[in-house]
Amino acid sequence: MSHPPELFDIRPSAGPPIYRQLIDQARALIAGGRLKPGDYLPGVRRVAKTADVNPMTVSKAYAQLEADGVVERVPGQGMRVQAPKHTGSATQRRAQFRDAVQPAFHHAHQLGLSPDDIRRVIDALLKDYQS
Amino acid sequence: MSHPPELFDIRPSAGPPIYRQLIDQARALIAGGRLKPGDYLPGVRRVAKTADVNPMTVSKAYAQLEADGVVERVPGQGMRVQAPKHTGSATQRRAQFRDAVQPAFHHAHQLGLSPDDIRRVIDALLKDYQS
DNA sequence: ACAAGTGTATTGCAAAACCAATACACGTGT
DNA sequence: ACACGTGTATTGGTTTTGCAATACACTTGT
Repeated sequence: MSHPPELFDIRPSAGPPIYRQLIDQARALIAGGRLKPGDYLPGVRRVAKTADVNPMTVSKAYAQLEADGVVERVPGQGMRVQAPKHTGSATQRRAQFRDAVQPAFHHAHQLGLSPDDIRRVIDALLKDYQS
Repeated sequence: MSHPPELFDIRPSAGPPIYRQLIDQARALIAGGRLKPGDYLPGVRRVAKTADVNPMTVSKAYAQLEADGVVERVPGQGMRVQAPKHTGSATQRRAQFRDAVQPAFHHAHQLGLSPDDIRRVIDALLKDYQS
């Protein structure tokens, strides 16, 4: 009987608050393909037990993920990973992405990075990008 | 006598805390070239007066900017904008930039953008990128 | 020396963030 | 009906954050 390795690795008061660690790790697991649409997040009590935190804390994190459209609440079942929404036109979605990267470019400017430097980093990231 | 238009536009308790608005706006002004290295930030009391906040709140923001190496304290004069430090190796600075863009890529994934979509946005941003 | 200009250490306090204990509502399966 | 599985509303308390009032140290110019 091999328990699946615990999905979450929570370190209470190691910098980010617990609920934020849960949210970030869940998003990372989904983005990384470790959790696919249709899969379920581990139940709140299970996470609470293994990570030694309060079920409510986990619930709050799950509720936030639901509000963000990352996950869907299925009564009596649990929290199911949503398929990406793809809402809005392609142009709108690109605009949304542009707004998300913009600050990083300011940062790059401060760092004195050249356009080529930027391209190099972007290309490296795109290599690991599973669409 | 034309007062220069107030640099900061502060909205107390409109989302981000005051000190964070100050920090972000100062960085944006510098990144945008509105403030150049050698220029001085407006004095703490001046900002406090026009933005109707406490001088200490401004000072805290300024102290943070100094700790980040964005600005330099000149005794008796004020806070002078630093020339970009370009500290660390090129590799380290690229790594720093990578960490800054990483979240945006997660976002892109959620949006269902293709690598080509991403490239398109990046290329557009690079066009306006003055190094 | 003095006045006027910098930024700031200290302290106190109010608000918000964070989390946990309890009790609960609801759905599923027997 | 009952037992067991979901997630959650409510409440209360502890900790952290955000901000301001005061008093202070220091530099410049007269």
